[in-house]
Amino acid sequence: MNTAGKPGRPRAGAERLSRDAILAAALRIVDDEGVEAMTMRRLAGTLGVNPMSIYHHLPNKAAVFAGLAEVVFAGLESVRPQPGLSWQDELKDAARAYRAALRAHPNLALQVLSDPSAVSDVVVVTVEPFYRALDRGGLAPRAIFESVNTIVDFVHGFLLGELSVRAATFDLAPDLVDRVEKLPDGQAPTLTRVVRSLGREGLHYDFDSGFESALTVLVNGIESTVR
Amino acid sequence: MNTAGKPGRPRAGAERLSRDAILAAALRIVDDEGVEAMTMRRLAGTLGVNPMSIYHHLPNKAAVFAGLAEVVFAGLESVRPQPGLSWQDELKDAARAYRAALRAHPNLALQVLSDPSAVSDVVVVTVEPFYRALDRGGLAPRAIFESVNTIVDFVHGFLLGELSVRAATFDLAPDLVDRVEKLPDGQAPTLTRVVRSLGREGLHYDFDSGFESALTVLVNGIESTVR
DNA sequence: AACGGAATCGTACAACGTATGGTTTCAAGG
DNA sequence: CCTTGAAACCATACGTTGTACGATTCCGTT
Repeated sequence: MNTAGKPGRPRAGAERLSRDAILAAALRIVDDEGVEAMTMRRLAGTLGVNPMSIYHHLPNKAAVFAGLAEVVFAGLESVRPQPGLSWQDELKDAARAYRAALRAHPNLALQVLSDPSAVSDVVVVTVEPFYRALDRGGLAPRAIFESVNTIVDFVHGFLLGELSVRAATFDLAPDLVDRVEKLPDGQAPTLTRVVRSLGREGLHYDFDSGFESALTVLVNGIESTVR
Repeated sequence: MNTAGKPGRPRAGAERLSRDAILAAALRIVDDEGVEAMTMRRLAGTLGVNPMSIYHHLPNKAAVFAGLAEVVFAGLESVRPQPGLSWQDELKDAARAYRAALRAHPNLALQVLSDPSAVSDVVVVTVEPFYRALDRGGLAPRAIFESVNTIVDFVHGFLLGELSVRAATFDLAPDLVDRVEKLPDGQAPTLTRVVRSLGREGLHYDFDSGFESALTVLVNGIESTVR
């Protein structure tokens, strides 16, 4: 029927909607205000468009996030291994680049990590640098496969903690101290003793150095399985 | 005003609502049908109660999930370290118990991992076994702290992959092979070569053995930082 | 010039979390 | 026993969400 005004197709010629334009706007919303702010109505609003118009370019909201997932990993494609590095350092660099790529869009990364079903086929190439480094290290195929799983899983878990804490804007160290002090006596004796011996300053935690020391542990562990 | 029937308080004496009963019902819904099925209306429905009645026992939906988070970790409290184990094996056991506790409620675990803000103060005690094992290993407090972070982060990442894959019901190995074969030539040469050399059978992946081999890598890595 | 498909919009629906405020029951005090 | 106030429960309602449906208009092709 269409009793009211003129619905039709107002955005004449010049500026039509496109999948890329939609994803760009969606990414901006997610980066600026978080995933829960990214509603179809809000997205359409920033595009100056009716909510339903989006569905002509993307089938549903999940597809929007799936499209964004590609963007997160896109930054990894251009990374090339530094020449002259040991395979161990090349492996560490791969992990650093992987972490950096996901940290570029923290809100989105958290979403992607929590719901990997959105990850498209293209994304598997992001593990190539890991395979390359370990292949240079002379590991057997099976060992390469498992080592990559181990280190990638670690990075995922690390990012989960890192990004959640950032999102919640609370600091790890004082938080941990306070929580431990609140515990009933004898609940966690070793934890209590270790945390106390470190003190509030000694516990000061830096995600960057935490990541580095974990990398060292992992690479040493992988090395030890070769020998 | 209350124009319609008799609202009041029908559930006479015998069976009143309680926080525990609500959480038990919520856990069943999450376990059976996933987190997105756990709506306040659905929860009230299974309890034979008006949705708003729940709010008398729990302030909001987030509090329901926070309450459930405690349940996930509750299974860990009773775990006692086996006597006669090396500190390395004790550490592995701690990781195994941690993984097992979260796997007991996969849907809920995925939710908790993705949104750790729901985790209450009580949960910090769950890392005590890790601290205990590493303390026995003679590590310095700072090294204990960082090693625990490393191993716990790994387990989180591992669970993320394990539980998401299970939720999506697709098998890792054939999926990976197919994805790799679909890649444009030269996109990921090492990955392609390694995956091909393993073949579809050699790639058969078992989460249990994958977890074990990762644990070996991690423990070896931690050991190597001590020496 | 006419036509057909693609893009857009207006409206509408079911489901969600929960604020508000009414009604009933129970436990305790007189 | 009766009264009373708090606690538990319910009905209604509001705003917001994703998106199905159908009508409308534009544009490239014939």
